[in-house]
Amino acid sequence: MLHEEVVGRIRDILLDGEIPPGARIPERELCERLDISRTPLREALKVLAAEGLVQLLPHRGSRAAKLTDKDMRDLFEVCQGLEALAGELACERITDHEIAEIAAAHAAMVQHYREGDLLQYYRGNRAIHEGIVNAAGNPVLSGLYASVTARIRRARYVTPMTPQRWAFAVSEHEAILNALQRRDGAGLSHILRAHLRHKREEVLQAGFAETEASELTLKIA
Amino acid sequence: MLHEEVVGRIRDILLDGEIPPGARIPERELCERLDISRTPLREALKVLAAEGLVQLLPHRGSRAAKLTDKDMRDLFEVCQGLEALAGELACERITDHEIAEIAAAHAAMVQHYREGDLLQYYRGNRAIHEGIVNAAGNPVLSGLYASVTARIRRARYVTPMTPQRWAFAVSEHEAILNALQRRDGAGLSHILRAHLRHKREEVLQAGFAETEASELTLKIA
DNA sequence: TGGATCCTTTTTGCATTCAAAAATAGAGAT
DNA sequence: ATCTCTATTTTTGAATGCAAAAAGGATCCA
Repeated sequence: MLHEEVVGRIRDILLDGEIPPGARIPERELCERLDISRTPLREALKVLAAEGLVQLLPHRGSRAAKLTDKDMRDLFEVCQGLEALAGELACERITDHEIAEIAAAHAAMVQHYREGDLLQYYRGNRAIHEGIVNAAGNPVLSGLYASVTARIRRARYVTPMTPQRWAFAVSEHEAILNALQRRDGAGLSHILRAHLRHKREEVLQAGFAETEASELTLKIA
Repeated sequence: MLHEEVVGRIRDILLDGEIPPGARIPERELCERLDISRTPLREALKVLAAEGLVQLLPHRGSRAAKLTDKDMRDLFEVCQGLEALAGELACERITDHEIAEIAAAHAAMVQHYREGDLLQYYRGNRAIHEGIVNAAGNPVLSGLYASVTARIRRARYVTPMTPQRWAFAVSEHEAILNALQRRDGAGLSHILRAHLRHKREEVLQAGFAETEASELTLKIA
């Protein structure tokens, strides 16, 4: 197994919440599961720590990073900035073909919305945002965006979705697609910012605070 | 020596150009020099590869990453976006004390400009930009900014500086400080964007292309 | 019963080792 | 001499081994 694949596998395990935030990462178990020795596993953990998904405690091993409300706010703030930038650049550079692809993804997402399939909706949602970012034609930007969104992903999916919010989000996406089709960079940038600000408020309002079991115990006691 | 320190030391070696872009990274030598074994060294290299400073070639070791003109453009583009965002946020959050600190750094930088001390000027320049970014109060943003600027750093310092360009850059910095003092987020954001756009043009115009010795040889032959 | 101290076990971090892959050098053929 | 094929050396990537540190218990005392 290649180094990047190991990193990817562990990243998925963390993002799926299989190892909950704050929990210790069991080196031995992961080694057995991925059928690798500790050396490549630890290399991957250091990389993930640099990405902010893993917290390394000297002589105390590694834990799945725990996000505070502040962390979440910061991540959304940066994400807004990156998407806004991507929106502007995408409007300058996007091809008709790419627009068509995003329009198709949008249509599919709306269909999932109508069917009430939240999981598929989120998947489509993500494809659209990623599509826009990639249409900016800037791999550095795409990379940073991927790293930032990875860290917020769990929160996005966990936050409860009300019918009103959902309908509004879809209407925002209509506006996003529209601005993109008109290649209105400033407009797209503005809508994306608002869209993410709304999402952030949802997430924070839902009281997203990744608290660890042991800490909870401590606070109660 | 702590893991982060190893990463830092190697990063410095790369940024100082001690291992030139494209050159193989001599594991054995670095091990001896840092007095560590290959295990922690390789962990650090994987982290730096994730940061984009090192290129890993399967079964062929690691090389100092080489930046193409496109890479440089992309990095500047993202850097612009990050600084613009930071400028807006900083204006909302910066304290009088922080403004005073940046004003002091600015004064010092202008003094270095008058003295014609380019190195010290760059140092002050960097302190100002970092000060603004940090004043945004968003560690995620600061982290991404640090990572992006690290990769451009060498180019910035290598590019020749004409008296005209230098004078203009200083005047831009006057405007930057002014906007910050007025807490004019939109204005600051706009000036920072222009400032970086100019810098990028300088760098790219200077024909910054990190070409490897062996490649040169190949091209000549 | 509660708590402090010491000892055992486990885990961590790094050095070392080992097999496989790549680079290098050398011999032979043209 | 140059090219090619093979044998040797070097380097890489990963597993194992080892010392130090931390966690987990047991014992002793109040």
